[in-house]
Amino acid sequence: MKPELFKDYEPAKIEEKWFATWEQRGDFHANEQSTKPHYSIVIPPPNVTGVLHMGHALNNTLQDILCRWKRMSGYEVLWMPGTDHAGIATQNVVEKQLATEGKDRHELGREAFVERVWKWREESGGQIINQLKRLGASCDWERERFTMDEGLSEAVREVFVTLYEDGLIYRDNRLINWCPRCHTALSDLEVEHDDKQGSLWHLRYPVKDSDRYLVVATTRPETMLGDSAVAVHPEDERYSELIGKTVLLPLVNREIPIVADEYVDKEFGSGAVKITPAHDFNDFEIGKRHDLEFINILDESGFINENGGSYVGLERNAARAKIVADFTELGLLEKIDAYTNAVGECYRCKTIVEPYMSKQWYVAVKSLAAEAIKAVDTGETKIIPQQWEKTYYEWMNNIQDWCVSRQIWWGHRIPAWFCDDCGEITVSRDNVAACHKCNSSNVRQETDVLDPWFSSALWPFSTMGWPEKTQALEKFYPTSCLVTGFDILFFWVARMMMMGLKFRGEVPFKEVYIHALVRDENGHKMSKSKGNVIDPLVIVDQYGADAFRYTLCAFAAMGRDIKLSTERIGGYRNFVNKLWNASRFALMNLKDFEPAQVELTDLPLSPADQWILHRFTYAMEEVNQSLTKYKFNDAASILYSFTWHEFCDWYIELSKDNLYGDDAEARKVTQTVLYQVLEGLLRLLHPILPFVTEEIWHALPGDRGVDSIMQASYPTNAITVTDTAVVEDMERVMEVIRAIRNVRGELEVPPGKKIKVVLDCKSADVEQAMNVGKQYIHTLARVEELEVGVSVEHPAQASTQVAGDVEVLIPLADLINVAEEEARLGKEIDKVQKDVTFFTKKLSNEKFVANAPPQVLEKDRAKLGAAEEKLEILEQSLKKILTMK
RNA sequence: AGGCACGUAGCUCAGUGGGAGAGCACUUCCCUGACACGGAAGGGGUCGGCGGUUCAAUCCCGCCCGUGCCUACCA
Repeated sequence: MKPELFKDYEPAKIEEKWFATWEQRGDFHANEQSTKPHYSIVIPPPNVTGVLHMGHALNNTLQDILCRWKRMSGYEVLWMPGTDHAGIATQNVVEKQLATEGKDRHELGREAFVERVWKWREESGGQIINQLKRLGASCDWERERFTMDEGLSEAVREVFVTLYEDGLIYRDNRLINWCPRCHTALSDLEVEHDDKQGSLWHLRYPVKDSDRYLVVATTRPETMLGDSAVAVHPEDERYSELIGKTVLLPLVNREIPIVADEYVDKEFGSGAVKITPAHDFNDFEIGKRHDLEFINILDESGFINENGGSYVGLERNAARAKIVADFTELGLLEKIDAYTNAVGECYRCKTIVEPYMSKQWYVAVKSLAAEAIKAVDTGETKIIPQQWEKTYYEWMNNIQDWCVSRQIWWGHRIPAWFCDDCGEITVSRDNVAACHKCNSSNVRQETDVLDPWFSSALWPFSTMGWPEKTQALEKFYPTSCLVTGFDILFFWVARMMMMGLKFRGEVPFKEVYIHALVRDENGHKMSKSKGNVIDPLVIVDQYGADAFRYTLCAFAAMGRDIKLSTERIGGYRNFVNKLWNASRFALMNLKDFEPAQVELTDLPLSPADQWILHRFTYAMEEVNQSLTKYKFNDAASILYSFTWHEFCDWYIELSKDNLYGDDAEARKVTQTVLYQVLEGLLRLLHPILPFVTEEIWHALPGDRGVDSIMQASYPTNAITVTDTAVVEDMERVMEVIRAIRNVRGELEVPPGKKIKVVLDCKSADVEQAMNVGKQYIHTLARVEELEVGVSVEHPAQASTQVAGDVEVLIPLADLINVAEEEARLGKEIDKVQKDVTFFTKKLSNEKFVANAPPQVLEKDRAKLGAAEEKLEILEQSLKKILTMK
């Protein structure tokens, strides 16, 4: 029973139905025992706390297009879905929940809290998965993974222990980025720098045993409590005699040395710098060089600790205000300048981070990075577009050791046990009950968890069952492609490369396609806090998933920014509707048609049939090529213009005479071509428009042997061979039709009015072509009387247009306005005159004639000839017209 | 500060070493039996500025102006 297509395309009616069918039937399931070549993609796992935004929509639409295309192209496709546990973000969500109950996580205790997080995840986590399904994402949903799953956690532990055993994981006490709100260390990448309007305070530090002051400039006056030196440049003669002396640190009355260090810029401020080794990355280095004291003045929440003397207990901003006030009172504040500098913020909560001394776990990444660099160098992994390789190298070459420990509760707990007796650390795959050194049972596990990116780095193989040796790994690793935005090139792509190479000995993916980011009108990322988001699900409701997908596909090529306009989405909604209605037209005319296994070559194909088949072949080749090169926008635009401007605007119109006519055989042939082209077109469009193509495909007559269009093959061969000469003649006929329409339009001949047309052909061949296409001209140009010949007699008074080798004459008797014809000709002559001038000039340039390749010359000469001829005809015509006035 | 992009029709953006493209918007005409979410015909751009390479530059190179992003230890 074939479904009928209702009159207007209404996406909501079919999208839900088809997705449910596909999923229930297991159409997306990847079979690891398949003998087909594999194509695999792992999804960039969205945060389990996340809701679908434009970035996800774009990212996953592109992946889905690739997967559906490859699936139809004969590959066994695995698109591996899942979510990321997103340590801080998830912990924050549950902490907020607790807060509404008037509790905090410390009351619950770690175990209960983690349990609570799991409960949250069961109940409301991962809603983004269902949102992805609304877009039509053809992931193998049966395989959905979560980074905290048992298997993935085992992978994390295996990797951590191996890296530790290989000496690539170590602990160290150094300055890290600390979020005083999240109470955890952050990696360098997790700190966002944002220019902030601030002040530069100039403070006077009295030099001991002198009446001199040393003026130091700082953006963070509160850190002076932890100063342990003042530094000047060794060659700064202003201060040379002070080097080695001391200053008396105001407010705390600590005597600190004046040291010389090349780091100091003589030109900046006063040329003297306060040194706070425990609270500034540069000062930390200077402190080490000069063996200074490291005085930590803050606690984990950013309050002044007991080292801050009378300022103890003050929050860092309050401490700043008080210290500035106190300096002012003492007459030690020289001045305050307005100053802009980049302040580091926590990427999760936007709190200003503190450089903070603490003991953390690090991965030594240099050797891992070297392999990852090599893999891109040798082309084992290709980054597309290639310009991103530079960025990748840049970062990889300057990579710093990766701080992987986080002081939160939600995440993979580090498998290290401290011995309270001998102080030894035991790192182990299995839980530890006794110290491996002294065998004491007095051991306790590290409380820190790992950076979620640590588990994400394993995603391409951990999701396939590693460290077990699974068939999935065997079949689908390395993955074929990774599709992602450039914003996580460092966070994720680079780290997956390192881990994949280290633990699988093979790159995790053969190609990385980096797409644009969806930004707001100011070029910033869309974010809820800015209120500039467009909700993809609202778009899907309004325009349908297919139209939305088409829009994203067409936008995919745009450099780095995508500005979504709903107008444009509306345009593609219209496109889907156009396809829908063209299909309705076809179905109306295929009611008595049963597709049989006919070879089109056996049928008497009309010129229009050959033409559309030829154009189909072209579009098909272009689309396949575009997708191979990740040129999604090209694929979208080729299919758009083929569907609308060739299939609908021309072929359907050209087919009507046969479909409505009395010639049963001609009708049958046209039906066959109409059916085959539409059916092939639906397959070509399916990766971008999965829903509507499936619906129409099922409404088509006949049985195509598979349950879904997604199991049909993607067109890679011409439907049939076409005769180039016939196609070219058809295009000539179309040009003549356009010429007649042009005159009709410009002279405002009413569309309903039938006219007489004379075609004066340059040669018998052209005449033959016109005679073959006569009927098309009659119908599409609304011509009643058509005279065709070589050197035929011209009507006494006629409007003249030139279409290639055909002079198109329309007797003015039938028309109205001589003045309008004069104007039209004038306009046309101007255009052609420009061409003539252009090519005459070009071809009279001796250097051009001497140097240009012969083909170019030949082409230009032909163009000049044609233009001159056309000009001549039009001018003669104009002369005649003028005599009539 | 360095790096990477971008600046093309009113708007959003494709594109190429050989006479400038799309969608939307705009103008004129049409509710012709798939579609007014439609049809037909039009108008509109010294391809940011200035130089250079070339027979030929919107495209390659240099400089400048403007915009954006990323990285960076100027307190």
